[in-house]
Amino acid sequence: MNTAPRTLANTDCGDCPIRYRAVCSRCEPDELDILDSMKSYKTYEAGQTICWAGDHLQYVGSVVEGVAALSQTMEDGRRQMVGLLLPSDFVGRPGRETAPFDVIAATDVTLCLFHKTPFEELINSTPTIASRLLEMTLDELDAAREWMLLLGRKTAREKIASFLAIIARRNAVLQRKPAAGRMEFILPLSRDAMADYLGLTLETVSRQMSALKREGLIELHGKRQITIPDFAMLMNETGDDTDGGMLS
Amino acid sequence: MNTAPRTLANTDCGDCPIRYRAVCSRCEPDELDILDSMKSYKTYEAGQTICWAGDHLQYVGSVVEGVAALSQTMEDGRRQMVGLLLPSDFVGRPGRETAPFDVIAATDVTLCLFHKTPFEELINSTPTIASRLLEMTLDELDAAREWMLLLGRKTAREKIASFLAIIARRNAVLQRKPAAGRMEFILPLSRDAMADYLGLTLETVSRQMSALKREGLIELHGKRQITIPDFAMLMNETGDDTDGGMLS
DNA sequence: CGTCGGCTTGATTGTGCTCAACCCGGGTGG
DNA sequence: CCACCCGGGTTGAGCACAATCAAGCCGACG
Repeated sequence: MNTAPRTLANTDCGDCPIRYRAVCSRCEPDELDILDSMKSYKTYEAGQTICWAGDHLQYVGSVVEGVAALSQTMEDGRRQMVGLLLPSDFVGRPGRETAPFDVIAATDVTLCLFHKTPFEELINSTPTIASRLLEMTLDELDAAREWMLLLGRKTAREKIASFLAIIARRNAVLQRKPAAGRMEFILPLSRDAMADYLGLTLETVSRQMSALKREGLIELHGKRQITIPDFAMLMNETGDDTDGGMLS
Repeated sequence: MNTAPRTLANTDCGDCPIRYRAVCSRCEPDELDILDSMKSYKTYEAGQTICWAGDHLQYVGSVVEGVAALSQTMEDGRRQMVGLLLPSDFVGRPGRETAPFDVIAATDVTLCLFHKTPFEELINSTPTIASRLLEMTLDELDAAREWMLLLGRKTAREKIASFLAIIARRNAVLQRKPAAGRMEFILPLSRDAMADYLGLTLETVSRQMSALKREGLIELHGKRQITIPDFAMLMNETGDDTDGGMLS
């Protein structure tokens, strides 16, 4: 038995916090053994660039802890985030030689990495992994399309409210709580990164956050700690259907 | 031998115009036989709704001819296109019960359809189809992310120029011509649909089209027929890297 | 001939951007 | 210990670009 302090560097796949959602979630024990022998962990500090658009890809993998962002930059410096990678999300592209977008650590991030080529071979021989990857990619495509509605048609206020709702809801899922009533969480993004996510300037983000605070729709403790007194009230400001998934 | 006039309704998969790009592009003859026996063609007129968001999905398939659009509508009527489906693109979602978005025929459209359940089974037993579908989905995700940069950060002028460049380039691929120099094509979308694509109003679309025409970057013959005298000049207005994929 | 839909053009408004000053908390060095 | 700086954030004033409201054009079609 290993009595050393448990770090991610020696976590068994069976104990992995993202085991139930990641690309390996439908693997049988024997398949998991293969992945276990291929994997390595790597951590990045907040703000570090994990890879640049155009880089040759050697690895693919999953986000285990923390938040990473996919971003695109124009020559004149305008920047748009095009993907937000949360724990269990897949990073990299089997079948592509070079990265299409920058990947940046928004918070401290831990990745579970596989060499690309062996992983590609594994996909071809392991339908459980291939089908899970397809499912995850389709989910990401749906999310990207929701995001397009936000970018193309929502007002600054609606964008901020939508973003807060997304983060709050995701946080609730992780904590196995309902997304309703009073909710608290830590923003994983700076004002600047929020602006890149939402297609706004950081000044507009700041102003709209202040406005929501002034109106009592959110409470701010420090700069990152958020409380939503009433989730339904916030949802009213997102512009989305409120009656999407009624339960009771 | 069937001597009736050849219509799509009895086209053999081997003669299919999208054979080389569609989800079936890597199928062996025996796999193709299976698909051949499962498929049916259906046509829709321009403007018709192919399916509504929330509808139960019975079919999946490919666009054979014409152009379809995925759209999302907010309660107050704001609308954003979130996908543009061109010949060979895949329609529908294996593994989802209901459609997440409206699908609308932008022009007259012909689809090659398969019942969803048998197709899902086919995916699980046919890695050629599964891997091609994953590849296509990843390509679509990349396209969606380019689109997000356009929606979030580009000016109206850049949006229009980018859209024209996308359509021109796609058209060139279909005609196996280089995307350079003088190019001509028919716009597949109305001004209104362009506005939905680009996150603009139709007035702004119209104004920017007029501006590009006035400056000689495009020529308009009627409302839909476009000539680009010099593709490189138009590319300069898109805001994108001009030196992305140099050939010579 | 009149009407209708798709499109263009004009005048005005308003939202979010730009430029700029300032705040606040934390870390550093004299 | 205080002065200073630095990065991230907030707030303000003015402006510009695209939205809105409105009128008119053009070609198709009855």
